[in-house]
Amino acid sequence: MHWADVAAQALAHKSDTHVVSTGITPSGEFHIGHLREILTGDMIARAAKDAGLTVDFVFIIDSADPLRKVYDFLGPEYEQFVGNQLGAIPAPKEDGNPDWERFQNEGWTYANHFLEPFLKALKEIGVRPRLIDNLESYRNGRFAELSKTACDRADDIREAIERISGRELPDGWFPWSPLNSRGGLDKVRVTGYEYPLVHWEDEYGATGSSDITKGEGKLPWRIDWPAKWGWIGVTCEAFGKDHGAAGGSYSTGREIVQILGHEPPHPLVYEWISLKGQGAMSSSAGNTIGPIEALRLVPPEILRLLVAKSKPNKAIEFDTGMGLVTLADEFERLAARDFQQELANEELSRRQKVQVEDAAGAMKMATVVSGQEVQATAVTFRHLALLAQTKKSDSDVWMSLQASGALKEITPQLQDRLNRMRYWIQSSHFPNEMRIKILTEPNTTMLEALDEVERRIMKSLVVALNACEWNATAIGASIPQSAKDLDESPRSAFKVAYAALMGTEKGPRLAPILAEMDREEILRLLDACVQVLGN
RNA sequence: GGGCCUGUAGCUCAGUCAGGUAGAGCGUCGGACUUUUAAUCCGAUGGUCGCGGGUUCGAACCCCGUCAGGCCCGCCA
Repeated sequence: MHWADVAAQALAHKSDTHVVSTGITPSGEFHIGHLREILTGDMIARAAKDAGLTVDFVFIIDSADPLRKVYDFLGPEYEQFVGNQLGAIPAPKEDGNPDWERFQNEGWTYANHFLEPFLKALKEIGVRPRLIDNLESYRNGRFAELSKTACDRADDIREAIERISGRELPDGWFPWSPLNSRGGLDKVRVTGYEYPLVHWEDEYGATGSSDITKGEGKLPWRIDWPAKWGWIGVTCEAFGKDHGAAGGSYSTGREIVQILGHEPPHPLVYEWISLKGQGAMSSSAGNTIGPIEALRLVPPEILRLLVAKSKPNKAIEFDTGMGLVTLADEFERLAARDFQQELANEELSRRQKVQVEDAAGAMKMATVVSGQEVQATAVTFRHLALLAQTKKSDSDVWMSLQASGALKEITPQLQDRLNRMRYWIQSSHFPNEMRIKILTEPNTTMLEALDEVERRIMKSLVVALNACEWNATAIGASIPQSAKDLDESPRSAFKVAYAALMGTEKGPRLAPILAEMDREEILRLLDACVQVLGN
């Protein structure tokens, strides 16, 4: 059974209606790591719906969280906002400094700025959660009741956190962080509590009272999370392994939520996604790839497959080079399979059956529109990469595919894939080993490995190419002819040509590539090859 | 110090919850095709299941220990 179905089954044992929740702090640019958070939730929700449950899938935007520091991508003017809530400060402009104008005129915040492209990507990927803005929820009094309970039972909560996390809370600790005189959550001390007011004084010498029913502050993180479970009624949440450790925020949360009078949600801990060869992704290290950027390279189904095929507790390495080719080709293979038919085979062992079921489950989760069949395009990524490099115009690509019988009609899906492929080829992510390259200097090693016959063909080939017209058809005829002239198989002519021009044993169709190249340069290279052999 | 996750074929992983003859894909090798789309098709190859003990008729799976890698325990998914 697919992991999402296993989770759905666990939920079904508890109740018929569920709220599956996800949440992200919009503190900087989103990356594909964040996609795992939301896709994991989406897949559980989808599986639960398929199992006949009523499911509300929500995405909580943690806009009430404070800006922790002036990140590298922010200008120095952000110093004044450290400690202030992300949904209450201006967004950065191109130069990294605050865009006051949009903030004042449209209320365009820091949180909005980073969230918007992510939401756009989600739409494309087929994830449609109900959005809950956390800061707004505080301001609208959604947290009021639970905040009161938290403040009333401050000692119980304090005890729970200290016991479970094993760390000691400071003396003035209180389960409510009031906003100080400058709108920040730091540099402020609670001096008293009389519902609904929490009295405070800050390091700027100001004092005041924060109304906990109006969002004039927020619950500290370890209480904020269980409080959300409470008022939203969350019954299932997937979260990163950082929250899942013993003594981490889930283990304190599950106890705190009970103090607040609710049940903890069904947890699902997932591993992180790293960028191949660069460790965990982090915005400050700059080794991120955003969902938008990823979508320019591959279609959404393939991105979904990446998350769907790995069990949540497996770390995923996202590789924008060869790994992407493998992943995309795997997608094509899976799409072409008939799982129903495979499962009908009685001879399958239990083990093999599980594998087929998991593959089928992963593909079900990979579709952008739930329930829709994925169609195989019949063209592998690898193949398309070749064609996209050798054919300048799209229609040439389609003609070539139709000529070989691989393709009957050009679907919008294929056109879309070709567009992304062309973008990928231009980008720095495209792997070198996939890049078609004609040598500029002879590859001596390859040439010296040629035998007597092949050396003769080499000379014949040079003569033939010198004589022929410089277009794909003529070149395509000349290469094999150069071998036929010597009563050798056409194949050996290609072997020689690859050795001379690309330094490889085999390769992509040569004629169209050569036709696109400068004739003189190719001829010069071939002459140089003959020179090498002459010695 | 406490805890979590991972370790199975060259690579990526399934199988561990409910113990019953080691599984898939990729790769590699071989063959078919031969004016070749690094294509396609067919076939083969491949593992002391990290290591050591224990329980059992039987252990990749359960228990104990141990090694290695990653991570968490001051709000990075």
